[in-house]
Order: sequence, then structure tokens, then C-alpha cells
Amino acid sequence: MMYDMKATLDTRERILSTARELFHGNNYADIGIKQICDAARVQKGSFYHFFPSKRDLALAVIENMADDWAHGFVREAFDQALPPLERLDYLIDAAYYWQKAAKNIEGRMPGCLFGNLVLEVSTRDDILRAKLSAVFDKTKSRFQQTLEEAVTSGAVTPLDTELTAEAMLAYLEGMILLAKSRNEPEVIQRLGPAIKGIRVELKH
Amino acid sequence: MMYDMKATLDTRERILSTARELFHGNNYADIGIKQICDAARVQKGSFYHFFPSKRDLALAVIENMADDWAHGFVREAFDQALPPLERLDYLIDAAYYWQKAAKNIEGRMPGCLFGNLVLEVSTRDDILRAKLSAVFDKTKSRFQQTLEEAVTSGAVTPLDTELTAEAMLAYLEGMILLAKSRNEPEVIQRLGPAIKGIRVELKH
DNA sequence: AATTATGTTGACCGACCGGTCAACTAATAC
DNA sequence: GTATTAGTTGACCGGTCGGTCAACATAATT
Repeated sequence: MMYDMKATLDTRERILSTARELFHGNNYADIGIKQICDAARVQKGSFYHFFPSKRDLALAVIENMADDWAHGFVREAFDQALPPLERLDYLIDAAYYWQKAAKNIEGRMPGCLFGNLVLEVSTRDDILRAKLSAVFDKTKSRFQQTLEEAVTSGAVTPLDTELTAEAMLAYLEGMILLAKSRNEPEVIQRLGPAIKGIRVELKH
Repeated sequence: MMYDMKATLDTRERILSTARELFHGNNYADIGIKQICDAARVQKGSFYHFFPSKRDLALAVIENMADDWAHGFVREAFDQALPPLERLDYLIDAAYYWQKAAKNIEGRMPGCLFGNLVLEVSTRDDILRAKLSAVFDKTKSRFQQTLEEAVTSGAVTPLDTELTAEAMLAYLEGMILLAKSRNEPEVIQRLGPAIKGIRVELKH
């Protein structure tokens, strides 16, 4: 069970990370299981030993990326000692540099994996849609925490933190979409700073 | 040439409008030419008489929809006598009701055809990407005009109209994306009003 | 040593994909 | 009335898709 375990994790993880790369840089439908298997040096039968279907693979990829995201620069952006609003700048910067780096390597901006998937699959696969929606919800909560701190510390006048958080997330995704349509990560850099000005007032 | 012309336009237009519906409600890759032909009561050979390839059909569909959009409620929203900023409310409202109507019929929110296509195809088809980018550019100009009027009339303090227009467009697309991820058009209604508060300051 | 569970191999499946094509019909031009 | 062009038909192509499966290898369990 020990050597076995290692090999198992290796194979499964190799499929997962390969699929993640391919799904992020291309669109979901264009990436075939055969292609993933070849790139991961795995046979088709082995693939279906670990993942019952392509959708299950997608679910695992989304979870995997959301985890990395949560423990990676989103954590850095939100947990550090920076004043709340400056964390937003940090986040925008990180998004910009990530897209730029990817473009330098591949020649094209991949955009946001979650955003890409949502628009591609959510009209035909409600399970994937729900999963992606949950990822957005979690990200929204991070924004909301930050906003609440900003209000508490007086850096910002009181506002509807939940809706404002949602609006900021929408703006972030929209910027990335627009940047992808031009294949210019710089769009994120240009439009990013305005995220701090987004407000949804408390209803009274 | 007269009867002929009519039949020709009929067939071509039938393909176009059918494809438009199918592309908007589903994703691009999932809709086959066979399916379009069946729905439009046209044979495959006829299809390829009018459109050299699926991509050319997509280009025509994008153009067609962009025209309707420009002459439809975007025109209403931007050309009427409303105070500039209220036109934005009108636009948001229209987007919301459109999505809601579509959801009531199909059970799912289709989202924005242009946004959907951008995220799906722009990493593999640069021609479609460029076309969609041009559509966004035109829409941006409409926002910009409105903002310039708003500044001139004093409804808004001076700002960078071009970047602010771009930011508003990004926000609009982002809202629709988020709404689609939840399959809830109401997201647009909730977040929409904040569009008026988006600002990118003039650099000095 | 025998059994069982885990993982691997690659040929195979029916369905569907975008696109081609030769034959045919019908309307226009001369 | 004949030649030309525009439009239509539907069978057909090679290729790829997600997914299946029986046979096999390996390692843990008893």
C-alpha cells in the first residue's frame, strides 16, 4: 500500500495538474481526454480508473485550483498586514502579472479559469455551474471580510459590504474578460485601480 | 434574380437567425452545423453555399447581433433625452429583463453572446477574438459619449471618460458573468446601480 | 502460497464533428 | 432556346469525441 500509494498519487496528480494547465490555457471542450492522457503519460484506462468522467475531472480541477488560489496569493493579499484597501491593489497586481507571464509563455492571455468555465459550461451542466458558483461565493467572502475591516478601521465610510464585495468580484472578472478579448493583460493594469472606488450603499 | 433573391435571403437569413439563437443559448462548440441546418430547415450543402465555414457563420452572427444591439435598446438607451447617467440605469434594466425573459423561456440564463464567445474561442481563434474585441470597442465608445455629455452638463465631475467607459463595460460583463454562474438574473438588478459610481480619474 | 484489491494497458465502440462533392433544379441572361 | 449562374440535395469523408472493457501486472492481506 505504500509504494502503491505513491504511484497512485503520482498518476492521479499528474492527470490533475496536466488537465489544469490544459483547461486553463484552452477551452474545456477542445481538450480531449486522449490529449490529457498523452501529456500526462497515462493510458486512457488508467484515467478512467481515477475519474469516472470528464466532468468529474473538471470538478477536481476546479477544486484544486480554488485551493491553490485560496492558499496562494489570495491568502497573501488578504491575510497580510496591509491596510484593507491596499490589499485590493495587491490582488490586481498579482492578477496582472500572472496573466502577463502566461501570455509571454503561450502568446495568449488565458484569462480566469473559473470565468472561462462558467461561460462555457453553465448552460449545459448544472453541476459544474453550481461548483463554480460556490468558488465565486468563497472569493466574495474574502472581499467582504476586507471591506468590513476597512469600514471598521474607518478607511471607508459604511456601505453594504456584501453587495460591494460581489460588485468588486464582478468587476475583476469583467476586466479579465475584456483584457482577454484584446489579448492585452495591460487592460487589467489600467482598469484595476478603479476597483477601490466601487460602492454599493446600504439601503435605508 | 427577383424571386431568386427572395429565396436566397430567406435561406441565408433563416440560417443566420437560427444560429444566433442557438449560439446565444448554448455554447459555440456544442452547436453543430447539422443541428443549425435541421432547425433552419436547410440542407448542409446549402449552408456551405452561403457560409464558407463555421467561423464565417460566427462572424456573421456576431455582426448581426451587434447591429441589432446598436440599433435596438442600446440606441434607445443612449440616444434618448434622458439625463446621461440615467441612461445607464435604463441599460442595466434592459439587460436584466432580457436575461430574465430568456430564463423564463429556456430555464437558464444565456448571458451575453459576446462575452460567452470571447471566453470560449479567443484562445484558439484570433480572428473571432479580434471581431469580438471590435464589438466591445464600439460599445465602449457609446459609454464614453454618454460620460462626456455627463461631464459637459456638470452631472459628473471631470474624469477619464475613455477609461471609465471601459471600466463600466467591464463591470457590465462581469455582472452578467456572475449572474450566469448563479443562473440568477437578479444579480444584475442588485449590482447594476453601482455602475454609475465607477470612476477612473484623469491622470495629472 | 493463495486470494483479493489496486492500478495499467490499449484495442475498441457508436456517435458525432466540420467539411466536400457530384448530381440536380430552377431562374436569369443573351 | 440555349448557355450560364445561383441555389439545393444528401450521401459521403477522415478524424475525433467520451467512454468501455477484458486481459494483465503488481502489491497488500490472509
